[in-house]
Amino acid sequence: MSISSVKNLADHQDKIVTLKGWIYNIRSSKAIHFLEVRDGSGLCQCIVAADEVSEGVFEAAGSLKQESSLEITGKVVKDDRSIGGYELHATDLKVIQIAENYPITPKDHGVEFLMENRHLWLRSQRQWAAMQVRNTIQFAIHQFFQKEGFIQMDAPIFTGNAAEGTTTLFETDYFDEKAYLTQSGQLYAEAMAMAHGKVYTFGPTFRAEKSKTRRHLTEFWMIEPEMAFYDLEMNMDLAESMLQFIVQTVLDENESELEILERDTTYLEKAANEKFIRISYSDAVEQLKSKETAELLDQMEVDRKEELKEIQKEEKEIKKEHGSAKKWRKAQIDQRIKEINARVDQIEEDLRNIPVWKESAANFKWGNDFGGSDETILTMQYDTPLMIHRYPAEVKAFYMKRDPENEKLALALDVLAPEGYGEIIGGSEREDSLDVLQARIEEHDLPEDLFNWYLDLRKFGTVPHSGYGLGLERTVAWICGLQHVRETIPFPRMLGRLRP
RNA sequence: UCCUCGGUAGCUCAGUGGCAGAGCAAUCGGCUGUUAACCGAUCGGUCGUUGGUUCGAAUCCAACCCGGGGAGCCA
Repeated sequence: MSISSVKNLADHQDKIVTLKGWIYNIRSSKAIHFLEVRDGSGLCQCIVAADEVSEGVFEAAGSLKQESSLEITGKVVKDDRSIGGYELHATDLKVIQIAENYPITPKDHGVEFLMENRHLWLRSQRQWAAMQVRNTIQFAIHQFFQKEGFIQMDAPIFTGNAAEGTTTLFETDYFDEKAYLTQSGQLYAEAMAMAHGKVYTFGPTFRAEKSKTRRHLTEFWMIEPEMAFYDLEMNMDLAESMLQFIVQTVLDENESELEILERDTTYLEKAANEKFIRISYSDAVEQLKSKETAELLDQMEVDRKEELKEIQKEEKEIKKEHGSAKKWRKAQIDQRIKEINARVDQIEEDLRNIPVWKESAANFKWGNDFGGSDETILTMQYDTPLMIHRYPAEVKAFYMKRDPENEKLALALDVLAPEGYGEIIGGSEREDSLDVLQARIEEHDLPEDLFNWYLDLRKFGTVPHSGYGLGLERTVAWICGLQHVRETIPFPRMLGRLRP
């Protein structure tokens, strides 16, 4: 007999093993209990049959409730009826604790309730799978950069200046001096790149913006590589091969987790294997204003209206059926009506939005930054991540190098994930000339004395260099196919959410 | 800050001016292979808060509180 984990059950077929874990769900008949046991590595159905265990053990099994903790011993049996293909035929069972009534039942719950119970919600299958994938992504990022000869550096979290851009930062008291929580480690990474050549940060980032969307957190994790002697093209190549490595690693290592998440991997396969689309900002603007885009949106509107009609018709029909339906069918109908209502809400929002999107795209002015809808429209037209480069300098940060072929452009780069997941990478080639950088700092009304150390990097052996920032949570959301970044981090910090 | 949708049992929801409802969970009973098991019973309510209209308010009106989605900003 040995202690085993659910993940390794296949290696112990027909052997007696002991699992330690928690009850995920339990179903009972008179002489047989089905225990779904989770042990942190996976889920396993355990069979406790009255004629195979002592009376005491059988009764103990019947007393178990959701999330009760236990040790269970039995024979590993291959059975296709069970989740994972293996089940445990119990011979013995030790209850560690009978859990109190567990709030997260096997039925549906609302977001607010689940967020209030985030500390427990993390035990649920989908949340468990998302955290497993997050871990794979984190480790893959380290593997990628380490094999490419980068060293990891840690940038400070307290910073003395609120400068750089327009974003609102969290202010704290630093021994009677104002300090801000970092919004980026980039400037520090540039300094380290001049010492080590290729570096990357992997740390928390804070933004005090009052953004209430599925893409925003106030505290999130960002990976920022910074490389000496890299131009914009090399920067884009690096971003592409990094993302492909991450996606391929998840596809290789998290097949079962992606299945739990019901993730369609078609686009992930494409992202891992096909070259990313690269277009310039100016071409993207042309595309937004094109006839094709207008037609695409018109078609989308027609499709949504058609779908709305169909599901409303379905709702009418099943509501008619409801009166005379049997109990189980009634439950089925109620469930379907709930789904239809949610979809109707979504379609109605789309129908409100599409005309706005259409107008915003058609009347887009060269020089503006893309809004969320513009990004969505652009990514809708491709299957792989989309790299947009050379943005108008005016909408980008002061440290970005201008395009030598067009002063109005910054050598910037954004990567938009497919399927509407939006911007996951923002980066650029950095301005490496002391004079130009000083002028930019003045233009942006930034306090030069705070940037003296940064300007030193351009005085002592300045070189062309580039880098970017990858948003971890948005990447996890995209790869897992999650609707909201709050499910990509164990304890999300967002507007109105500080606990648990 | 603005736009928009919502708040009814522990949970998910129905109820649009006239007795407060269903499913799940919990408790008890039944059922030998269940997959969100099933069947029967029991338990369960400050209808977000305050004020107003009305013979009568979960339902209508106003203000406020809380939450979802979006805009701006961005990873």
